[in-house]
Amino acid sequence: MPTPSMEDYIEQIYILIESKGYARVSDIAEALDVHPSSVTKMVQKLDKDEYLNYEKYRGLILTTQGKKIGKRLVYRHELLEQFLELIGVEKENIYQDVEGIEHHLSWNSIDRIGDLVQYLEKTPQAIEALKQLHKEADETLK
Amino acid sequence: MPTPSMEDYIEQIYILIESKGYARVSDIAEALDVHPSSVTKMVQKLDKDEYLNYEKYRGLILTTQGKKIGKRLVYRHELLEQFLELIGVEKENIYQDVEGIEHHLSWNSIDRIGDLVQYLEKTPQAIEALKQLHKEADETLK
DNA sequence: AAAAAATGTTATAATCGTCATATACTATAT
DNA sequence: ATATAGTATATGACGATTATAACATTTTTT
Repeated sequence: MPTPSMEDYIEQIYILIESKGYARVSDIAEALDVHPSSVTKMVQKLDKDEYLNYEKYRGLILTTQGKKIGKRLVYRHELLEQFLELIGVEKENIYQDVEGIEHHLSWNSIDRIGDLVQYLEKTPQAIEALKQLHKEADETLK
Repeated sequence: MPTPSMEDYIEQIYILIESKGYARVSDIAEALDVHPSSVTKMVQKLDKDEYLNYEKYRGLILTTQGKKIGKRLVYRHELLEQFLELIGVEKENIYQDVEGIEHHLSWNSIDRIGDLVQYLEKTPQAIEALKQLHKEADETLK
């Protein structure tokens, strides 16, 4: 099992490869806002654990395992963003919150949140009701 | 701002004091499943940061700050448990998931989840719809 | 009140992920 | 082909948390 930090790297590497075809150390460092030296170290670990194959100075590719996991991690991330957005969390909190919680939810919870998102998307009245509750709570504060 | 680990301690100490009137090092250690020496160290830090007053070998009490924060942390924990339960997450995953995510959600997200829980409690059809979606997903797997 | 048991503390070390610095390698431009 | 700029690595350190083991204090038992 990858640690939370390893998951961050795998997820980001997957996204980079999807979008631009490769993932260099410096791309990863920039995307995750860490130092290149940290990337090198982590990438070596991910190679050892067979999430990717890494040739130093040359590049890296995800293994079958790595790709499979990366894909799920990206799905999970997007689902959670969608969820928080639907229930009315402010944009500026969403990214950080998802970043924090994504590594700590069982797939069971993710699946149930998936259903919930599906429900909320199909049920505009629900969203309306939530907005109403939010407004009421705000007024009470005055 | 307390770190996640500090929050765990404050929350647990608050619960212990609520339920049995005091919180000894060994109680805290048992509740959090860490060694007593770790508790001592953390409690010293929490004393330094004024979440509690600690006299070695004798005991500790929460400061006004500590109590206030403890209360919010317990509320947050219970809300998240309630949320996961309502959407149908299995009992055996709930505790650990909440333990993992509670420290990583903004109060904005917590408030919106609070509204959502209120909505779900008032709207049994929503729960029914979720159960239905869950069942369908299960059947698709067959 | 002394001995034994229980509880709490300290010192030291390990782990994880990070950064900083110095060094090594690669690619580009001339 | 060489110099240079850009990129990657190795090494060592640190901050946060935990554990181990030795030690100190308090409580209980006799």
